Amino acid sequence: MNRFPIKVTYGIMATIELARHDRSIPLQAKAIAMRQGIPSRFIEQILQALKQAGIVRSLRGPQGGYTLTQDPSQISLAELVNSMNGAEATPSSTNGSTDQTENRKASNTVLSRIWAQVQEAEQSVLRVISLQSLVEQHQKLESQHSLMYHI
Amino acid sequence: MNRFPIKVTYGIMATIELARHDRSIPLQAKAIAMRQGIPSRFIEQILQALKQAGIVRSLRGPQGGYTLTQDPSQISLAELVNSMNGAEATPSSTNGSTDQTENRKASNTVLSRIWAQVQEAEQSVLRVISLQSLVEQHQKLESQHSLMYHI
DNA sequence: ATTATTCCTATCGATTTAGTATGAATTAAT
DNA sequence: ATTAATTCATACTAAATCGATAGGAATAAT
Repeated sequence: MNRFPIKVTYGIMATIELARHDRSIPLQAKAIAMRQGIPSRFIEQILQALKQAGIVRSLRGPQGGYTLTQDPSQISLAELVNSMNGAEATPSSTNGSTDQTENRKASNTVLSRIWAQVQEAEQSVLRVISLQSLVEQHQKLESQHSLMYHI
Repeated sequence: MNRFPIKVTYGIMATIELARHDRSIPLQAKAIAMRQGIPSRFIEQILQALKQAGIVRSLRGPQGGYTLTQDPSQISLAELVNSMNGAEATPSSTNGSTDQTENRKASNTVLSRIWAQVQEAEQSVLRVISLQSLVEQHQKLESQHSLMYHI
């Protein structure tokens, strides 16, 4: 089961569509939404995030749409995932009351270190997976599945 | 920053307290809550999850409380984290409507595989960290901090 | 019997997630 | 120039999840 946040999921789906599409011709948000079964107004928002991260560029007006800025082999999953999580506002630390006991402070430090290790492990998995490889897997699955109906 | 769910965070804190405590004498939920600054009714729930997972045993009534079932060196962080996430009800697949396009099915499969890799990376980090090592780090941090006030 | 504790289950408020809605800005095509 | 197709910006909303709190039943030491 895929438990990435839906924004991440949709964002990756969108880039897969863009990678499969002629890179010299913009692909519209609506077309992406249709092909992957995503609400089209929602995918627009996600494409904005991808644009902010420099992963796609956009063209307005009729015949407008989105294109990848780089070759799919140069785009790592880490970039994709981070660009869609990254919109997290800094907690702003409105609560400056850091009046924790020494005991609890120590626990927090220990937990933060472990969290960092977990994060790094995740990133190192995502860094070595390219959008290109996702597209290849995707193609393979589609052709396998279409074969099933010909037996 | 530690971004484990608070249940996981508190659960680990609780087991650190239990590991630091004489293992032949039960430690009360209230005492754990006090020492780590956790709402005591909340830590009770979390201790239930740890009990279900077989990580702690409990004793009711006066002088009751919780003890670890194993030596801290035998308890991995993976066990702890999983026991507190594991309460996830199966989505029961009430929605049998799996009327997705082939395209989308392929995307879902690709994404699920990656998710599995990410999960495995996380688990492999957590499996090699023992509760014992957490306690040691915790002790070290406390003594370092207390030294700071003597300079 | 009394009291201290765990255990069970329900409820609740706040936050986050997932999605809609409205409309302005931009631009290609006519 | 006008129109139509598109992105862009912002606000709103419904539902789920998170982080607790609440009430009381069960158990056991004294």
